[in-house]
Amino acid sequence: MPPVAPTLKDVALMAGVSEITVSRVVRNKGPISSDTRLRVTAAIDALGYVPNRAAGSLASAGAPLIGVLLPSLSNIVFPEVLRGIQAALASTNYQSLVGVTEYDPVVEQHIVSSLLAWKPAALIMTGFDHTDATRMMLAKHDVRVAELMDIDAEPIDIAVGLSHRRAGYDSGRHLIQRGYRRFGYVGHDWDADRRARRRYNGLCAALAEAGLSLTAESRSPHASSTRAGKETLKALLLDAPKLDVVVFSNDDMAIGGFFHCLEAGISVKEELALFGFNGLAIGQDLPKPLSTVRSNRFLIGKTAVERLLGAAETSDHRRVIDTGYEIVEGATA
Amino acid sequence: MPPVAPTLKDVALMAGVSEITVSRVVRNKGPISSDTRLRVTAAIDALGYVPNRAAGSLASAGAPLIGVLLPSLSNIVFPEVLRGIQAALASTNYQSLVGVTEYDPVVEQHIVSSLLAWKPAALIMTGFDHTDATRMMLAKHDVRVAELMDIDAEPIDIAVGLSHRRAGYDSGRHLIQRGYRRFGYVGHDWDADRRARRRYNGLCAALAEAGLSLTAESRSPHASSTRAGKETLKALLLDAPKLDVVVFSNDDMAIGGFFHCLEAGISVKEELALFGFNGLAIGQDLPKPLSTVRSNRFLIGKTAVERLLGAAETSDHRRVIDTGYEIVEGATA
DNA sequence: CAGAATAATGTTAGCGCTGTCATTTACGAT
DNA sequence: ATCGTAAATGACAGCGCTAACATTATTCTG
Repeated sequence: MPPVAPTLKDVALMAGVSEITVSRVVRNKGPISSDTRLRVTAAIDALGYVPNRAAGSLASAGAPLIGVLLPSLSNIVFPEVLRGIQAALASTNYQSLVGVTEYDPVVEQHIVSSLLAWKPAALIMTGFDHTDATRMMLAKHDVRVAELMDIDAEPIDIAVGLSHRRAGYDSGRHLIQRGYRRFGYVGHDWDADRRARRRYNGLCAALAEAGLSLTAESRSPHASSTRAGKETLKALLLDAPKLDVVVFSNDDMAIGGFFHCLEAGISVKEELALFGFNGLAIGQDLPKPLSTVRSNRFLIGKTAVERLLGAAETSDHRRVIDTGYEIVEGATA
Repeated sequence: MPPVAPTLKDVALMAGVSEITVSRVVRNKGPISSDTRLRVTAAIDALGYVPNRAAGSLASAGAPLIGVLLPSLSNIVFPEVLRGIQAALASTNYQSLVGVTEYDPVVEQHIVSSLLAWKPAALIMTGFDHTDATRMMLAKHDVRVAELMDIDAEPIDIAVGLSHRRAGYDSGRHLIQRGYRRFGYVGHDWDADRRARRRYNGLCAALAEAGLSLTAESRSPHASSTRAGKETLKALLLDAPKLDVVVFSNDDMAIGGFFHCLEAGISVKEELALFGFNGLAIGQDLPKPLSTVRSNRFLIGKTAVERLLGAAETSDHRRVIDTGYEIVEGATA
């Protein structure tokens, strides 16, 4: 059997109706008598007809696609956002075209350009850091745009996420309130991850407000990882004065820090408190649940899709959607 | 400015050539004088022309797309495979359409059907577990298919991965050789994750061969997670006779087991050895690096794409590509 | 410099579908 | 019966691009 896919015409012929009628049945659009609908669906099943979406998009100018640009897949955070996106997409007939930018705005620009070639209904991006060319393309092509994770700047279209500055600030307030005074900071490459820097700034602001400042800090030049957290904390403690608490740029780093303490025989919280960011599941399964801030990654992805696709339905037309965060008390700070 | 995207015609008009010539320049196909090429590219830049891929696919029957079906995004393993896929795709002009099956063959079937509507060049799926309807669709539409992770069955087209049965078997042999005799097993839901079961079977075969058998085993009904590993090991140790070593269904579970030992004051390896599967980065950063088997997830994804797209180039036409695995000695077994 | 090859460009005809605007049919209300 | 309205269906053009086949310049060969 030469695999030649049946088209609308074949179905129409078999059902004894016109092509447009089949098209209407398929798309569930316009009035169709239950009799014809039955005959058409029977023909569709018999032939194993699958509509050609390229043709459909061409004819109707716009594809049931959402372009998704993620900065990285190495960290579980972005797959979780993607999971939220997929979950929301599952009940629609939209599909996701996924690209990975590796935190590089120029790579992002190339991906945006090739995604736009499909005339997607919307693009989901991360952060506010785009090249001018990217912004221009986005303006020209009439496409919805969601910028995820962060809400600390003015979005192109909509932003869904949390204020990292405030999260950092609140982390600081929280720890100060709990009596910590001698703060250390362990971070990772923040040229790539701008949000980590925003949290850092918020933290410093909270400290300053209380007449405090970081006693010691160290930043790994690499991406965040357990390894980097472990080694950077080790380095920090080598030549640092005594600290009460170390704030990490995220949970991965903090978990690494926790492991270092285990190895070095440092009693976590009693001797040195640890604080992370993200609220990853694994952090809560450590022998002492990690004290951290829960960012709602799944919710961010899910909300973005709902906002992008359901715009008309809701009366809520905010351009900035705050998915919030919660401080997770844990047992490490 | 009403955002009306320029088409081939606009570019052709501006450059003073025919549409097909512009098309040839864009696709870098056929002979073009350097003079026209220059004029055309200038016009393209000036107009900000972006080719409409829906039209292209329609005209040429087939889109530069790869459909990717992943069972889950909750576990870092599949994002890592996706990372490999994206890495290989980056140097091509193919893009990935991603869907998540949640380990359900019926969901998979729906996704396959909607992916095929785009006439992708290839589909990347996980495992060999598909509905009859899925197999039929795949046979009808002439599309390359890669089944990833596992090579323990006959693929539809090509399979890329490792023998989980052998990996389980070798784990058993390895541990027996190191003197372990009283084996425990801690697993997760293997109705969904068939590969975990294959490893289990391999392990049992190795034990049987040595005249041994599992002394105790316990399986969580849930998906694998640190939490599940922790709790299931705890449960296992409650009513089990004394064990030398516990083999976990994967690293997530094993790391949970490690945490349980920390909490319960069980000295890992001296009192109870632990063994995982996957070789996740975080496992190697534990205070004692986890003894495990490294599956090469990134390589699997990357290889699959290379094989699917580069078929003609290489003389290597194996249908089953073994990306292998390595036992990671670690310090927990 | 004829004749053949090759390079460079163009013409034509769709790909499979949907938007738009008819047209036909069914069914009450008058 | 007669009209009006709504329900159901259809004809046709065209979305933007490319395969396949011309056609026209250019270069090479002996």
